[in-house]
Amino acid sequence: MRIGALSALTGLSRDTIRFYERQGLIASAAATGKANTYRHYGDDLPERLRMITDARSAGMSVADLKLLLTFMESGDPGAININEFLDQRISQVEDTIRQSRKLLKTLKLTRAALVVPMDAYSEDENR
Amino acid sequence: MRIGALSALTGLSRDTIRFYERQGLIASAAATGKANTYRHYGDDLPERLRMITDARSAGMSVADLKLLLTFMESGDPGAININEFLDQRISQVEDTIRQSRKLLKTLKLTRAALVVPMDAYSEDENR
DNA sequence: CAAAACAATGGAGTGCAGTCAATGGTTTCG
DNA sequence: CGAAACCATTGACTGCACTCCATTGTTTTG
Repeated sequence: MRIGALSALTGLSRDTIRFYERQGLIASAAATGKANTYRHYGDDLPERLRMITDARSAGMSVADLKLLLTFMESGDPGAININEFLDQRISQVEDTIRQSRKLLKTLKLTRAALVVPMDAYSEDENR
Repeated sequence: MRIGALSALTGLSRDTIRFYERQGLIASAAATGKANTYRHYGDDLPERLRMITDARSAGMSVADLKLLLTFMESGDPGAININEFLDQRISQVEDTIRQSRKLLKTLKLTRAALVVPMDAYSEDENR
């Protein structure tokens, strides 16, 4: 598929997709048959981009994501210590989860303190 | 306490603390008695800053954090719809948790696939 | 009290992750 | 075919969240 379709499927802008490609998170093939100018993406790209956006919103940087994806595909750790790298990412994500839960608790308490008075108010209004 | 002590307690740089103060996330009092120039922070500030860093690493922006903290203190929703605001923040954090868990699974699987061959390798080396 | 340590301010600079705009090709469709 | 829709590239630009620097003032301490 071409970039517009992929953009529609994933909700990412064309620019963001091209940006991820420049950063090496995804790859495209030159379209065959036609003039060699449009990017062509395989059917696995939507899923791959969903994995990327998940990882991004879990706090993983584009650079780290590239290391991870490269390794997941080639099995080649490149210049880094892959065990150490993975362990660090894992505890980083575990921290994110821990801290998100704490924040969630605070947000829900704050919201709960709000529900009762607001309900009472709207009941008043309907009387 | 002064900014240096607070910095040591929280692990945040002085600059970051002053930045958060400029953004209205925290407040300081002018020191009493001495020349009116150093910030003085109350004993609740370490805890407050820990809450702030938690929220930050859960993906909440400084601007949103300011809205939240202001409301939590004054009970005044200001110009925003506080119910809607809280609901949006809550589902945003829930998303972060969901996506973090997905990423965590991927990371752990990747790491698990690594453990066995590496163990075998180090056993080889010790033989 | 002098030096060292600490702090304030203002403003410039950095890194990250996109986002936008201009210009010019390519496809598709009525 | 020709207009509309789609795509490419380059490079500048933006917003966020800090971070650094230079200068100047304050406190602490040996």
